[in-house]
Amino acid sequence: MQRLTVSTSEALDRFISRVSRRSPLSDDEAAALLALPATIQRARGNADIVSPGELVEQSCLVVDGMLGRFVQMVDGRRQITAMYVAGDMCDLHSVVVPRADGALQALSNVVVLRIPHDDLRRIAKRYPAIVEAFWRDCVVDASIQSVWMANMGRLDAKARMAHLLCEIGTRLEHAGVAKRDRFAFEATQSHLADALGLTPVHVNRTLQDLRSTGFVAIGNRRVEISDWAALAAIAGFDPAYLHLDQDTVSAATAWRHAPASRA
Amino acid sequence: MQRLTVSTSEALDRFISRVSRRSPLSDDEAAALLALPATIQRARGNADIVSPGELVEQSCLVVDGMLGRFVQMVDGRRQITAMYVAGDMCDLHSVVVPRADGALQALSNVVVLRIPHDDLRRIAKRYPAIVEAFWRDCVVDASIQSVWMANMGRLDAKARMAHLLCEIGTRLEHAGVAKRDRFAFEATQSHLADALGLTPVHVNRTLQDLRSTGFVAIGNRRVEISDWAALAAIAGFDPAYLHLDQDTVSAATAWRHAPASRA
DNA sequence: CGTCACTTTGAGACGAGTCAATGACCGTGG
DNA sequence: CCACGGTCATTGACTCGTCTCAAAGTGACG
Repeated sequence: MQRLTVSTSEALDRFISRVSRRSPLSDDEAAALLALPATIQRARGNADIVSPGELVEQSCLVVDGMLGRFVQMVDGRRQITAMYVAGDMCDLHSVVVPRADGALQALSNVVVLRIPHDDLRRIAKRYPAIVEAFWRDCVVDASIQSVWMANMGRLDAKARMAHLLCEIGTRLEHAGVAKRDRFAFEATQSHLADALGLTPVHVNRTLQDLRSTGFVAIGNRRVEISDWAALAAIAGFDPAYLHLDQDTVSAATAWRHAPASRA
Repeated sequence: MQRLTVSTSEALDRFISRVSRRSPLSDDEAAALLALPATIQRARGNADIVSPGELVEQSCLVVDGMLGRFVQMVDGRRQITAMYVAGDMCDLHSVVVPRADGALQALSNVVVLRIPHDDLRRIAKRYPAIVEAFWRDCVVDASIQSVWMANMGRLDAKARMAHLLCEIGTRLEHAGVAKRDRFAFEATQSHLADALGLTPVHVNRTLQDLRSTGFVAIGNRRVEISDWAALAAIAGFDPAYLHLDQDTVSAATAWRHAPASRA
């Protein structure tokens, strides 16, 4: 599944095409992004890419695999507050707030591109459309966080799990690396537990529950969703909050919908 | 409690002084912010300032009172994903993502200043330090959201409540409108429930539990914290994530701590 | 002085956590 | 080639935090 040869420009290309769908860029601006210097880094699952409290000096573009941002309590319990897939620039926010609040950790074997803040700041300064794009990217990240928070507060385990699967699928498809209903998923059940605010044991039972509906097969490091509509209904999934394209969301549909199963 | 006469420049002043503590601004830049046109708006508790799905065209600076950002499910359940106090510019993110994901609602009687996006964009374009300050403000908001998410996922009701009280107190003191252990708090128990992912009934019981410790007196639209250290210990509160000042946080203390009560 | 919003109380139900053990898989080294 | 250790998935029995439903109490305001 993992590419063995990765060109820097190929990875940047994916980022640029994703970003430019919500923040239009001129040829000059795209070229400036493409010319960014970057160093490739590989890491195994559970390796720290950024350690908590660290003073970060480069941002991190995901080429392959999945990463998570962790907030950790001293008793060892932790919460994943964001997940990043190929094409995502995690840590873009560290350009303006370099002190990391939490860890950035690989959830699978990953390939990332590290891009110095200095270079990002340089092109941000030269091209106003690029700062705006970066700023917007951070705001959309926050929008995703809001939805995660609402789900944790107001949905049960099954709906939260279904929602996460729908979101990851949608984001992977948008990034052009998989179909939304059929993708590699290497994170463990413990990772899912940390992302959903559950225990690994309960994640396991929740997955069995979902499998038994027949809507989704998950296991063997893959997810296969056989009935997307049904899964989305359980989750109350409405992709508007991902802001995948430039404000295509009409006022009427910008609401999130509660799961149909809780009538 | 509520001021009857509010000058626009006085409110902007508070915003500028708060922002400039984490994003240093030149005199020119501060002057540009101070010269922003704004219209005063008053609203009663539970009034929508921004409706979900709306296309927002102005941002909103809190002069007095408290506001919340809501994500709502169609079955009526809702989650507060952010709370804003005096000096906060809520909706700054709407400058780059104008379609509102959720509602912005008054949690008490409020006075806000509405500032057109066009004007914010104009000065953001002219002064790079200002875009950076705005971007940073949004990133800090997201940092706060991360901590809320971690708390919802990994702390029990009592610790979550204690944490929220510590956070609001700290932010109010930083904004210069109250002391952190003694402040007006007009939000209802239902609002607290929506913010913490609980039911109003359980919020009530949790407050009784906290009151019985003697560390905090809450009621009558006021909060009085008699033992800050004890409350902070219950919450595992470490204000580093608020990024109140320009990176004063050392790597060693950037971790959040788990509540001492759960040893 | 009644209405309305908010707070408080009680009893019972249920979702999720805890603890503990077993099972499946996989890479590694003897 | 197989025994080993490690990580991850699964299961069972029991506990506990929080929800639900319902009702009553409090206080502000017209």
